[in-house]
Amino acid sequence: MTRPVVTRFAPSPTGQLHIGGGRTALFNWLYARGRGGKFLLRIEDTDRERSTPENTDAILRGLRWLGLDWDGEPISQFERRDRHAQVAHDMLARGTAYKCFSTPEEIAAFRAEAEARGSYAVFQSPWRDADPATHPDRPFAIRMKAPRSGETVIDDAVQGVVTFRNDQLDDMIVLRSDNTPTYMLAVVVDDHDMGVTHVIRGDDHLNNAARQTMVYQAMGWQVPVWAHIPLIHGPDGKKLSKRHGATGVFEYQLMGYPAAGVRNYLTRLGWAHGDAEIFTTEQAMKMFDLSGIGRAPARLDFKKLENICGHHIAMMEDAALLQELTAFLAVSGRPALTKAQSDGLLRAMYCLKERAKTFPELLDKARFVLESRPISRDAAAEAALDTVSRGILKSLTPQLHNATWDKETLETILNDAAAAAGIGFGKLAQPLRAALAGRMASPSVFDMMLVIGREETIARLDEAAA
RNA sequence: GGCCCGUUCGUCUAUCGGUUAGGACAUCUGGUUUUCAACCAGGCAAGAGGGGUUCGACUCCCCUACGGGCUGCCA
Repeated sequence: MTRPVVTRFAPSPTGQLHIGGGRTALFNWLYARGRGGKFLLRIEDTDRERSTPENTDAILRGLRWLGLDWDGEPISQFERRDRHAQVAHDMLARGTAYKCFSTPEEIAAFRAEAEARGSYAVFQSPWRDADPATHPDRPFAIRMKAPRSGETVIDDAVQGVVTFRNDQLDDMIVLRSDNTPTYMLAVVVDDHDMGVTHVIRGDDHLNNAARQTMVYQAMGWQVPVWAHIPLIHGPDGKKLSKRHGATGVFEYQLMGYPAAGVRNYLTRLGWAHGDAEIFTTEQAMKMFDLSGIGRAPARLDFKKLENICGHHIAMMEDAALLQELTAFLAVSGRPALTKAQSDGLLRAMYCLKERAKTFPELLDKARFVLESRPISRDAAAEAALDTVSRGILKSLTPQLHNATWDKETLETILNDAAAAAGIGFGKLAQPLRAALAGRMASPSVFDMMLVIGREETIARLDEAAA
């Protein structure tokens, strides 16, 4: 009963990594990693029409960006089709499946007729108990011989005990007439072969779990622990769609959210552990459990995402921040930093990371250290540099030439200068900020002066005063 | 149509029969301040509706409403 935990994430490569899929992967990853278990990846690429290698790559990139690593190589479901077919034939041999010679046309006709009558009975193949001697010589599908009475019970770690009446479930096809496996069969076989102990997936699969349980039972395999988590909805409470904007993990990366923040936010979306809100991944792994997962769909809230990301940027090590920022620059198609710029950024990081929630915001506040003279100024900065202000700046530089370059001394000098000019410090800080940063939102003027140094400070003041 | 799941402040959620229903984000007010961000203090704000069970229900059961999922030789 205490098997080592094995979880998996099994995306279809029919598009990029969806934010909901990212969260499903995250939950699986947290659960496994928090228990010293394994987290596996399986690409459900049996739909040859819609699956592409590009999509697979995009999904792997998305997972890597989220910081989710997997054990071993990703498994291709398509490549395991022979094994799936073999299991279907095993079921045939065991008598838990049968050959069905009904054609898709016949089945469609049955459904159409049933619908016309206003009834919605499940299709019951006439071949279920047919004498093999009567089998025609034509292609057949293999159907599972599902129990027709009794019930199938799912003991779900999130949804609780869910009971299905067996007479509601039809004999699903496990192997198509072209010998390709259906999803219902493939998942079970793969999960079993991969040793998956806990299936954590979207609750759109809850109904499927009943039929899949039947396959496990038909093969005499141990049924995994199910955990069906609710889907993520858009801010308006509707199912997430393109119309909501950011549906892909990649888009979050492009918007400049730090991965640790997105991970934290996603972990909290639909899962809670008391009042825990801001936590590291290590803490999340320790706290995460299936019982903390909610049963109602959660809505995306960008305000909260931003808030959490702000905390994480502030918590991150300067070097790690620079590294992730550099990666952000690359994927978002922005110019890379020069050596001088990243050095400057590193020196300024202490006063930048406390005031940014996203990388674009951090970059914006970092312009004073990223730019070199002449400093470009926006309209507000230009307005702050009126004649009087220029005069004050000009009178400041001689004192700066001889000052000890530390915060205390600079504070004294600037405060005295403001007093001498008969203005409050705020009035002095404005033109200073305009001169040093070229914009009115920046770190403290003292921090900026310390970071860029005496020479550069004086040069910028001269430039602004001219 | 049938089956299944869900419903606590605007949002994410805590509560696992007894609480002034707690926290976080957002929002509002005041404070601090050198802009931005932040920070401090405080305010507003919730158990979908109706029946039960119980001394007592957000919590257990039933019904209704609303939302979602499944009902494929898609995954």
